[in-house]
Amino acid sequence: MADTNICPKFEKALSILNKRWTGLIVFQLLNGSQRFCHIESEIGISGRVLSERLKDLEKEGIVKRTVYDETPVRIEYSLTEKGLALEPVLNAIQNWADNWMEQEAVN
Amino acid sequence: MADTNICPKFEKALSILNKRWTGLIVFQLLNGSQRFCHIESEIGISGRVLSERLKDLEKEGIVKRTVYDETPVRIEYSLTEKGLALEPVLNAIQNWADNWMEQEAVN
DNA sequence: TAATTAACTTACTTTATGTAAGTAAGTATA
DNA sequence: TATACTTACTTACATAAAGTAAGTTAATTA
Repeated sequence: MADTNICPKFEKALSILNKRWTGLIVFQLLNGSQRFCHIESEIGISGRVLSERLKDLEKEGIVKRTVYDETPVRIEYSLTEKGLALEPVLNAIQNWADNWMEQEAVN
Repeated sequence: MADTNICPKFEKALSILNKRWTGLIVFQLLNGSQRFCHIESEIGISGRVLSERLKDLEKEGIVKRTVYDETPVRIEYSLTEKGLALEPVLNAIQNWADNWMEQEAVN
């Protein structure tokens, strides 16, 4: 990316949020801690990309991966404080969608 | 994309906003009407993709393309009412970035 | 006349995503 | 015991999206 005049924090934030699936994953996790397969089927993402995204989001401190040492192990993903702080962003999008998106068939 | 339980308007909105560059383009146009080359150099996007995105955003009714019939012609891009309504979304992201993003080198 | 600018488009390369199958560990079912 | 199934992934390969660089058209300036 070339040099810009835009606030680097803002730009960094957008580079995370602009990635495909990130918004939906965070939105989904706002409902609470969830397992890999559950997120996968709820939002219709492929396992390959979900795995990748969750790692990215973990690295960014937005998502937390917790291993419950039962048998068999249970692994759950949840939002950190930083991740929860994205709720107003998602709400703003929801609000915009309600006011401006036409109800139409998706394809 | 597979079936989900998520509000279709919200999902549609995310499918637009989640696309690379969309956020930055809208953010840039919040400063007012601008020409192609200006947007291109300000946000560091390639002409190829900018052209594509502006067409998408126009189709979605978020951006308006105006041709001023001078010589040489001047073409300007601006936000529609629907596009301007995205300001709270960008503000929410800016706010989150200010509170949670660490200042660090962008590679 | 040559060089420059704006607004793109085209051709080609690289990166991201999708699809499908595979793996490892454990569970349930016949 | 053997077969099938579940979870949480990973791997290999195919397709789609984005980046890079050069080209186009029309007009302007040096």
